[in-house]
Amino acid sequence: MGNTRGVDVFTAVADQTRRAMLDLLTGGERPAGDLVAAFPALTQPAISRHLRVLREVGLVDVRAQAQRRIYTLRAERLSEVDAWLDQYRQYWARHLDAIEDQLATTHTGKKRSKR
Amino acid sequence: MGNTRGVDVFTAVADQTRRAMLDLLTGGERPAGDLVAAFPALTQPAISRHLRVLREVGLVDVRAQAQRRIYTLRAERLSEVDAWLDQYRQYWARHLDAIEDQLATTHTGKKRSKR
DNA sequence: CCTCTGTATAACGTTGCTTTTATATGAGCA
DNA sequence: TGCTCATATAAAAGCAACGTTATACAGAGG
Repeated sequence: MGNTRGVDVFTAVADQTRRAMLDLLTGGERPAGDLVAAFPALTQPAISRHLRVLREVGLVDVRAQAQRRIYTLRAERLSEVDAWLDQYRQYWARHLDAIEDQLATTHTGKKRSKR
Repeated sequence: MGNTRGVDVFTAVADQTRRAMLDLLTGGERPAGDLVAAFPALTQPAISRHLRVLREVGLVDVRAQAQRRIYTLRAERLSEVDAWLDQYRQYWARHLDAIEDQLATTHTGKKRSKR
């Protein structure tokens, strides 16, 4: 499930450029060249390396079309991050509830019903 | 909202040790010493530094109690990651749908209704 | 074949994170 | 006041990540 000797999803997604690349791929599959063009601040090899990381971690798929490499988003891999977040969701929800309670109390003098 | 000169939430959470520390804090607030004890492979200063990162990024709160520093989880900060994931949720959901369709077709010879 | 295009890989330098050892700070207590 | 406990900070070492330049490689087309 994870990966042997490589980056994990969390690390892959920690890089801002890689996040931006994934964001771009939500618009549909793209040849590597498009990605390179989308980041003028970086060189082609730099992008190629980021693509490798994303590939190795399973966040994108590649398919060859002539000399082009078409990259596709594989968002399912992000569900691992989502799963980890799950155990925390209740905590920030609880906190938001507290804030809502606070606001409700302040504005109406009444307390919200529980849960 | 982010942070001036420091790590962002994604980077903070990219480290496995820090994720484990947060996981521990879901069990309730803990003095720094407990965290140190929980990671025998690391030294006290190492944990202290990780705590600093988590503090700076707003994922934990500290409160002094005598010489102890009590750390509390601040999960709300993780909603930033959650928000980013939002734009991808539909994609992996779509993919899961496709798998379900596949299963349904295989098992019943019928196709699921759309959406 | 030869060359051009598109992309990946190699080698290398730099920067920055993580960890360690050593030390400082600060509260409680004899 | 002096000592101990809990934790933070400083300084330095090790190493891995990211970027760059240079080069390899594979497919298309003349």
